[in-house]
Amino acid sequence: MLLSNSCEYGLRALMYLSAEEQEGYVSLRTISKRLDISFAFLGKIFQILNAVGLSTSQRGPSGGVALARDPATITLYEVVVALDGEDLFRECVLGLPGCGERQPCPMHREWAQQRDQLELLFRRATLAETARETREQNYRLTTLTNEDAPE
Amino acid sequence: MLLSNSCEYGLRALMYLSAEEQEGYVSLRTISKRLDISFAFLGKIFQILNAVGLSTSQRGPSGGVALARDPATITLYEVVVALDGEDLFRECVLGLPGCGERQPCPMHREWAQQRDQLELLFRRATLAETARETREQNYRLTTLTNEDAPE
DNA sequence: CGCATTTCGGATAATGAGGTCTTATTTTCA
DNA sequence: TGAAAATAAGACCTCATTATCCGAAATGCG
Repeated sequence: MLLSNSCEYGLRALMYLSAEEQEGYVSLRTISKRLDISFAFLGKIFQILNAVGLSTSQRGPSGGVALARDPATITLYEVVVALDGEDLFRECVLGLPGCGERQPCPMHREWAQQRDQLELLFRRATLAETARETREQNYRLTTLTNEDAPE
Repeated sequence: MLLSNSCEYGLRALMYLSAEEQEGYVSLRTISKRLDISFAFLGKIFQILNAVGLSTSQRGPSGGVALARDPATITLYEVVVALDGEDLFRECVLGLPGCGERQPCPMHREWAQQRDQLELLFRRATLAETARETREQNYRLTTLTNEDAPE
């Protein structure tokens, strides 16, 4: 698996927040229901996202979570690193510590190139751009296969 | 992590076997020592590799494991699929089941392209080619950082 | 104030990957 | 035939991730 469950959940949740373009806070309960992610686990994930300053939260009625910064400035790379660390974009594909130009493993050159492209993919993508495309193209963030008609 | 520990170990072990170009069988003990991989765990991994027909084994003195086929016909892709399955090359980066052209997630198009490149990287590389480069360029398969002088 | 709503945070459980240990089985060779 | 060498295979342990549960703390509102 490329990304951990936590990271997949976190990305989807922030994309959802961004695509909603709703003023104020969105409750974890709402996100949990809409994206079919465990409520309690989502709480844990947002504790991390809050801690690194990607989101903020508000307790009490009409509380919830919200993006802490302009979504145009938040890259998916930031989110991945916050939740999974940067190993994916740094480590040897064979797990050899210290693998690099000086002491390369057999896959180093090709993997390093692939790794950089992967990093670029996540660095280029912002929450704002992702949200725009999601709204325009009706991309889905949920696990449901039927069209989710607004009630 | 892109590949599981098992998969990293399996790839390194098969690359080692191929690069050794030794007639007959190589004992797990030898591979374990040379690559600094747990002996018992390596045994488990070769049970899988034997089962799928990538390697064969022989018990008793002068026994061990060996490649079951011409290394020029064994791709790294085969090894990865045997040990980690093909999810990495098939699944949605956000973990959404059924994500595809029909019901894409926001990252689908870019990820699908990246995923295909990744698959190609592993499909193009054969054990024979990897072994040749490893011998010629003195690539390393071990975790040690000092040059391993032949005794 | 008092109550409902909501996140916070610690404790706890479940799961699977990673790793170890032990015994059985096969093979070679003296 | 017996001992040694080697893989096979099942049982078991460990740990991080994933997930759940519950009480505490904060917030808004009548």
